[in-house]
Amino acid sequence: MTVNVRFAPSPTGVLHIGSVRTALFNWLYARHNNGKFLLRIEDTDKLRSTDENTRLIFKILEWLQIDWDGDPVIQSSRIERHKEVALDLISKGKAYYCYCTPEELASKKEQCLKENRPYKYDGKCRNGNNNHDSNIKPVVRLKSELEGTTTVKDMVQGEVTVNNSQLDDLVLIRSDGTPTYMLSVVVDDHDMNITHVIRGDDHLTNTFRQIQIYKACGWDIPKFGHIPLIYGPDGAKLSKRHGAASAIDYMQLGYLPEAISNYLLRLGWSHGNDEIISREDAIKWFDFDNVGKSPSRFDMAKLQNLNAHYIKERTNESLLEYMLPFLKYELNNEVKNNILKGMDSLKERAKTIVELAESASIYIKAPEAYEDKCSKYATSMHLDLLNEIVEKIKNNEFSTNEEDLCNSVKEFAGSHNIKLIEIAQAIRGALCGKLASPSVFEIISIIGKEETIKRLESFINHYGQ
RNA sequence: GUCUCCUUAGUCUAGAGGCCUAGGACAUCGCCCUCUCACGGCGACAACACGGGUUCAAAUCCCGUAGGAGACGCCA
Repeated sequence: MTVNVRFAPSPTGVLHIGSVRTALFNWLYARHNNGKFLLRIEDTDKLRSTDENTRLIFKILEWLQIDWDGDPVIQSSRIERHKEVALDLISKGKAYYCYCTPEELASKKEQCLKENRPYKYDGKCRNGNNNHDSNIKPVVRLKSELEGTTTVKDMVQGEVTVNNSQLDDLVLIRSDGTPTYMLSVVVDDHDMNITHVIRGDDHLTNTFRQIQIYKACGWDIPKFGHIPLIYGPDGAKLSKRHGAASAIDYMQLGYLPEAISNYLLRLGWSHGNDEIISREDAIKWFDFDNVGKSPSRFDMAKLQNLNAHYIKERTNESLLEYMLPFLKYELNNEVKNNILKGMDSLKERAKTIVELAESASIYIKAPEAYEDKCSKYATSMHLDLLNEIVEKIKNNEFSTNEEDLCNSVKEFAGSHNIKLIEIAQAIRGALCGKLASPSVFEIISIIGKEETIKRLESFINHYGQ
């Protein structure tokens, strides 16, 4: 079976996370079937399209390792071809010039609504009555079927049938001479030899209109797969209000591409009870039999869980590299090395790269402030104990080897009849400025004797007055 | 309003008439581990929208009802 699919975003806004899933499903379907995944930028709305948005589309697809075959097709470059098809339809009597004004049409539509019957364009122009004001620039309309039904055998939705009486004479060419989306998509999909149109199910009802264009042109109709939309946690359209809606947001929030694509894959598609799915398996398993029909809601918590999983799977080196742009500081090699040493412990605590970068700050600099809670472990008793510990570290009674130090401090606590937690938390507050971190003994073993003494003394001074 | 689609726990889902006392995952809660926070391990809570049929048997098939979504542009 030949499979050519396309992803056809329009650069009129930032790429929505739902569109990313559409891209992913297209890509997986192509790769699964050894087909081609083509990219088309639908920039015919010149007013709202921006180069920046186009650039971001490329960037996000590359980030997610969704690679496309051949050069992207820029839809605006194909306008002449679209017009040519419309003109051809006119010459064949399948389309016509319409001189009705938008106002006339609007009132007609209103009337239809009032009378509770489907709106169908049935203006006089359709029948060749061209008694019109010569000042009016016409649009080109498709002469759609008046009777019968149109059926789509959708790969996701199954067989869907609509009465042709529901379909209006859609505009193919606007009065300013530019082709509409409906025309452009059909012509481009045909010219690009697209065999499977996979897109959001907000296009399902458009499909019936587009099929009429295919038929009028006498072209083969591709197969369609309309995947359900993604909504926010409240069931409304996913937007900024829910935290993030655009793909670029998730990039900046510190989500890994493999987590995003695993999450998106499982939203609306499943393979038994599998949750963690590699790219390789995704390609092997992906099919439309397992795509659900019902819309799904975006669940940030599950994404985070997946992200935490993939953070743990990454090597320490790749995580360090990945987190560098999230850091506010330039790091020297010593610091980088320390972060690398502590990474095993840091990475099992982080849900996002942003969190990881934040937690790594303990290896970058001494705390600039102490959380309020730290004062609980800064009583005179705690400070006395810390003083003793500082002394013991200074004169090498306590080594800064993780295991040795742990044993020494445990012994020290025992001899003072104090629970280890009292000392550990005091040290933690001094080293990190907060009461949650990896093992304090690990941190000391990494930052070393001098830095440890410096941080402990600062803490003692801060609370000592 | 018209047309089309959807409906299993808070969320994502498994389920193709008997394998269902409805499975898994996230979230939540509890216990264990433990220098804190996490990780990890164990466990708990929690769902077939409703009403009728068909059938020996229905989450699964049919019909209604309710709820939700999408489309109805000279936007894409």
